[in-house]
Amino acid sequence: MRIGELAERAGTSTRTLRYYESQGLVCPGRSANGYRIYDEAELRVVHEIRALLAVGFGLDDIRPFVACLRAGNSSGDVCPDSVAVLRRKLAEVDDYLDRLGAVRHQLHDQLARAIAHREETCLRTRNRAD
Amino acid sequence: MRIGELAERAGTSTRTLRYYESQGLVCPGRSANGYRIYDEAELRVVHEIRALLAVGFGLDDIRPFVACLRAGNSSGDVCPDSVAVLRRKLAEVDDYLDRLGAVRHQLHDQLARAIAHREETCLRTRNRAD
DNA sequence: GGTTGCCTTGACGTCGGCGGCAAGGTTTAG
DNA sequence: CTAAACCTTGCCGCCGACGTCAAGGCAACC
Repeated sequence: MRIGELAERAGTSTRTLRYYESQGLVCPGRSANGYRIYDEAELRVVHEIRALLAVGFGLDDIRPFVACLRAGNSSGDVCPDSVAVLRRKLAEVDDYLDRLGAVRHQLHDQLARAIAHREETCLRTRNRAD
Repeated sequence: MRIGELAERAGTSTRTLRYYESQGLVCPGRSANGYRIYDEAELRVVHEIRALLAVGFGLDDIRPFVACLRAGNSSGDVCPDSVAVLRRKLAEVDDYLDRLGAVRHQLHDQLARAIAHREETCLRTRNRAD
């Protein structure tokens, strides 16, 4: 299969596939005229990449998962390196959730105070008008 | 006060202050030799900018808060435009928290399955070794 | 007058995951 | 014969909040 077909079947663009190749994530063969040739397994790989990207992984983090798939595993998750990345990412997400929760709290308070202040000012203005 | 002093007192860099100016967030006067001259109020403004940036606001979102401070309010939060931004940002954060929670859930499951799979494989391997 | 330390504008670099365009080669269909 | 539809490499653009020179002007002190 050539790059256009893979791109369509993977729901992405040829530009993206070439970019992944430049990053060492996919390594297609070449036909006589220089066209990239992908086998079916690469479709799986690209799907894995896309799924992990969607979760917020960077391409660097994804590399172990691809290697794991290439090693013949049914899932890219099961190799030690992948598990390590999963653990780290989970910790990062937990950390980010904490900080984002704090931010939410602060924004909530800030908004509440601003509204309270506005109502108070509004009342004073009305009283002056009386 | 010149730019170096303001930068130090605000805990940032001169480059940053010049950037804020290019974005219309601070507007210092000029002395005869062309040096930027800031008054004390600008320190307050820069602190406001930094605080909001730290919470995850973009410079565009911050503009109303600065305008509110400039209008003579004791807080940058109390003007209608600022409140609108606060509301929007709070909604954005809530949304992001939801999605990040879902991601956390998925990562957690993915990790659990990967570990379970590894233990199972390990058992099978041991059994074969028996 | 030389050095040091401020200040000025301007322009390019950073990070990541691509989009988009240019200039060309290949293959197929009409 | 030519147009269409693929493919190739290569390079610039994007976003945002700056960092980092570069080249030069101004002020103060010894």
